[in-house]
Amino acid sequence: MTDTLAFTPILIFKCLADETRARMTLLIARQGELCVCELTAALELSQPKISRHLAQLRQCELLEDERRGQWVYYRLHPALPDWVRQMLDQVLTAHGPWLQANIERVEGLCGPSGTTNPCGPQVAQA
Amino acid sequence: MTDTLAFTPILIFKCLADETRARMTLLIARQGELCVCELTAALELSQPKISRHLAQLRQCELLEDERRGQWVYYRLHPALPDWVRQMLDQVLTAHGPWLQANIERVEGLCGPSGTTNPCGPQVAQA
DNA sequence: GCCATATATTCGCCAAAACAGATTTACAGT
DNA sequence: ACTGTAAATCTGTTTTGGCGAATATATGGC
Repeated sequence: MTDTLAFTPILIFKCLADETRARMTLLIARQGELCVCELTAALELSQPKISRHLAQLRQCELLEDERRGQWVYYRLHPALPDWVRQMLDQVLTAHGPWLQANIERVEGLCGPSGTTNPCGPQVAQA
Repeated sequence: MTDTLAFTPILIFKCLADETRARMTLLIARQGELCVCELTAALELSQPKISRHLAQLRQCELLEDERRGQWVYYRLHPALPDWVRQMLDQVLTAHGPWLQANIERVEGLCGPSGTTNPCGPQVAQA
């Protein structure tokens, strides 16, 4: 898949049209940044699955990644159009309950990111 | 497909993740309402294709339809959440050029809707 | 170098979704 | 009833997209 794909709203919608990707993106929009292991824990999904979807969100320039030590953190891409950010915010307030469980799980991890180990040892599921 | 599908943001994104549906929805958001033949003319797509996608947008309750004589008009569903309306507006202003050609074609038809015949005789394409 | 942990990628498979074309239903005029 | 136009639906095919499992790459501590 080339990088030269014109940036259309459709690309954004395609990214968000999948439950895993939507939850990840919203969680990241809410928390500022999250590393892969936090996402796997919050969504209770397998690491490869999370990674595959993150790659897609990266390619569409919805997310940006940054490696810090052994962890890779993802945040909203700085060049993300305003309408996307605003929409994510509105979805967060309008559909809070839908994300609730994931939020609780991510906030239940051992301390705010920046601490030694954001998650415990990797606990993944199907 | 049952009507009882919970209303999640994903459903909305899925609807808008297809070029035909995205263009139709935005065009309708901009123009207030459009009938099927206007949409076929504006998008230069086959009538069955347009109809199939409209059916989907109807089922998700993104659009509402109303028959008036031989024409069926589509508009945004009255119960559509606010964040969706606002997002559509913002996409319209942010990505105007992307829709430009369709807008011109729809406005070039013989008079505002309500006139005798909104389009000329059906001119469809693949 | 070796090992453990974190993350990314590849592969083959299956299911969902879009398509073109043909057909059907609905309405209006005569 | 018959014709023409508008719109919806059905059928079979093709494409896209997600998935699990295995594998590969990167980093840190020893």
